[in-house]
Amino acid sequence: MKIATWNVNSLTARLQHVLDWLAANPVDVLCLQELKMSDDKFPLDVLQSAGYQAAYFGQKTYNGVAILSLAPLRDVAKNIGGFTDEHSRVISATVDTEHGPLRVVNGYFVNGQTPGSDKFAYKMSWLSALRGWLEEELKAHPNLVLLGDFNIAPEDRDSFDPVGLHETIHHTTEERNHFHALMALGLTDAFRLFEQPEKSFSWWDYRMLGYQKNRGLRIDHILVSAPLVPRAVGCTIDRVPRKWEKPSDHAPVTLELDRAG
DNA sequence: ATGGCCCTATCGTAGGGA
Repeated sequence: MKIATWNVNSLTARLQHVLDWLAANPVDVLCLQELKMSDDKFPLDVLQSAGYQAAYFGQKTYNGVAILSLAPLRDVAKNIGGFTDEHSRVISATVDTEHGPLRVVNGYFVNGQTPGSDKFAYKMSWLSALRGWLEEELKAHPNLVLLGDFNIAPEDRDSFDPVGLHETIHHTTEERNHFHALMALGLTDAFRLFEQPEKSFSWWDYRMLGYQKNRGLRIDHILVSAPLVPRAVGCTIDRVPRKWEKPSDHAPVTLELDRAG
C-alpha cells in the first residue's frame, strides 16, 4: 500500500491538481496540509466521486489538514491531545491494512518565521507537546506513521544552502533537536531508508526561480514506527506536479509499504 | 545590492508562508 503527504497551499486553489495527481498516482492514503478552508467548504463530494473517503479538520484562511483514503477511516482525532491549539494542524485516523491497523498522524507543523520570535516560541512548545503526546500514541498504536509538512530541514543535506542559511528558520539547532527527539521515540525517516539523489527537496520558494534552480528544502517527511521499517519498500518525492501551472510550492512525498500485491 | 511569489480576505493592501 502507498501513503503520501502533500502540502497543497490551499485546497481550493489546488483541487484539480489533487484530482489529477490521484488519477495518475492512486495512493491508498493521501494526507493534505494547508487546506486554507473551513470544513463547510471541504470538497467531499468530488473527492468521494474520485473514490476517496476523507477526514478533515479545517479553518478559515490558514492551516487545515485532511486524510483521504480509499479504505474506511476510523477513530479520527484532531490536534495534539492535551494541548490547546487555536490552529487546525493535526488530524489522525486508523486505516486497516492487510498487515493490521495503521495509525496515520498527519501534521502541518508550525512554521516559526524567525528564531527568537513569538511564532518560533510557539513552534518549540508545539513540538514539545507533539513529542509528549506521540510517546503515548505509539504505545497505543505500534504501527504508526507520522507524516506531513514538518517545516524542519533535518540535516544540512536537506537544504540547498546549509551554510548561507545556517541557524535560520528550518535549519536551527533547536528545530533539529526536536526532529531528533521524535526519532528518539522510535520513529525513522522513511526517505533515508533508501538511496536518494543528492539535493532531494520537497519545497521550493515561488520566488527567485527557486524550483528552476533547485533552491529547495526537504521539509515534508514520513516517519515510521519500528514495526513498519521492515515493511517499507520505497519512499520518493514526486516533482512532477511542481512543474504544473499554478503549482503548490510543495511536492508530494510517497511511502510504499508491503510491495504491491 | 535588494528582493523578486502566491494565497486569502477583500477591493488596496496586509498577513502569512518558508
